[in-house]
Amino acid sequence: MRITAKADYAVRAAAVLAAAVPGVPVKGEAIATAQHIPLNFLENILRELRRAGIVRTQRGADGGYLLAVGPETVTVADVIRAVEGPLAEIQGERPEQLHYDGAATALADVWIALRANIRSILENVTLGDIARGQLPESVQMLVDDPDSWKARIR
Amino acid sequence: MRITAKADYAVRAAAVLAAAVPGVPVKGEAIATAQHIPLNFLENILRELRRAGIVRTQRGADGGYLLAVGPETVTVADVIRAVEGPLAEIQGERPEQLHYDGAATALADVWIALRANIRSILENVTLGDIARGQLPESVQMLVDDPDSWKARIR
DNA sequence: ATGATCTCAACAAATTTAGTTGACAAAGTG
DNA sequence: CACTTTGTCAACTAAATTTGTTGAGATCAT
Ligand code: FES
Ligand code: FES
Repeated sequence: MRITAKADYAVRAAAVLAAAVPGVPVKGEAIATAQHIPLNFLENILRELRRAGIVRTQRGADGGYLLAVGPETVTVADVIRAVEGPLAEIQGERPEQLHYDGAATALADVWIALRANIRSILENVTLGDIARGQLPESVQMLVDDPDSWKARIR
Repeated sequence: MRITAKADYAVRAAAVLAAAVPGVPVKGEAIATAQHIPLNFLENILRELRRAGIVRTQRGADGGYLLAVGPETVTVADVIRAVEGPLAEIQGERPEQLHYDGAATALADVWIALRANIRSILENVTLGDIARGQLPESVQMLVDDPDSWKARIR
């Protein structure tokens, strides 16, 4: 259950673009220094975001990277899925297509619920939210009181 | 964001022990064949669970593995943390101790909320729940309606 | 044309994952 | 006691993934 450097870099770079003045390209090097990301690695990542339709690019002098769409329409989940695969995998497979037997049968449902809860965060936060520094209320509540779930219902 | 084979195996093995008749050791080979886990790898894992105090062992003929504590007192999170480190890491660090700048400042809170939501599943499901095949109501609701979060509150 | 910038394929070091091997220790059985 | 069964442990390894780097080229504005 770890977020890789690549995914973290991707979201940070996308947040920089979301915060930039619209229509003006941001240079790769500007993003790299602002977020302390190795430039070459960052360019690999930005190219993948471009292929996914999240970023668009402008070559030549005064070139750089821009968001291809509105900051409020791109979620963190979109960015992560563009550079890694699906959000939540078990042994490299999607939760649905693994099969559990005997005492572990119910484990499949645990992984499905886990993925649903991961998505409830990552698909609910947009690049605009991060750039503005204001997260959705349902997410901010979890930050303010991370132990709220401790009331166990059965 | 992936669950490794090791973590998956660990929970499955622990679920088998939770389902076994209390006080009677289960042989490593029995767990391995029941859950299709390579025996040697499984033994590595069970030894880590023993060091974590989740499992206890009995050597010799009629030996095997037993839960060291009640199935209802061990959560999936406990098992995963015993064989991997912390539940949620960003670039190998805990969400608190990473520093974000500029447009990405709010990203730290996103990771914190993400971890809180991961814990709300994994710390709420016990080995007993899995062995009995009955998950807590709050978890089961997510399985039945994985898209319930789609109502976005801001 | 020229210099700045993105594009892409290929390479590679470090780390993690997913095991395997083999010698050994303890517990029971005859 | 000898012997078999079973867990213990350290060391080793192969493959995949992560985290980059290198260098040659394509494209754009001026
Ligand atoms: S075939 Fe289902 S776990 Fe073995
Ligand atoms: S289907 Fe394969 S072990 Fe059950």
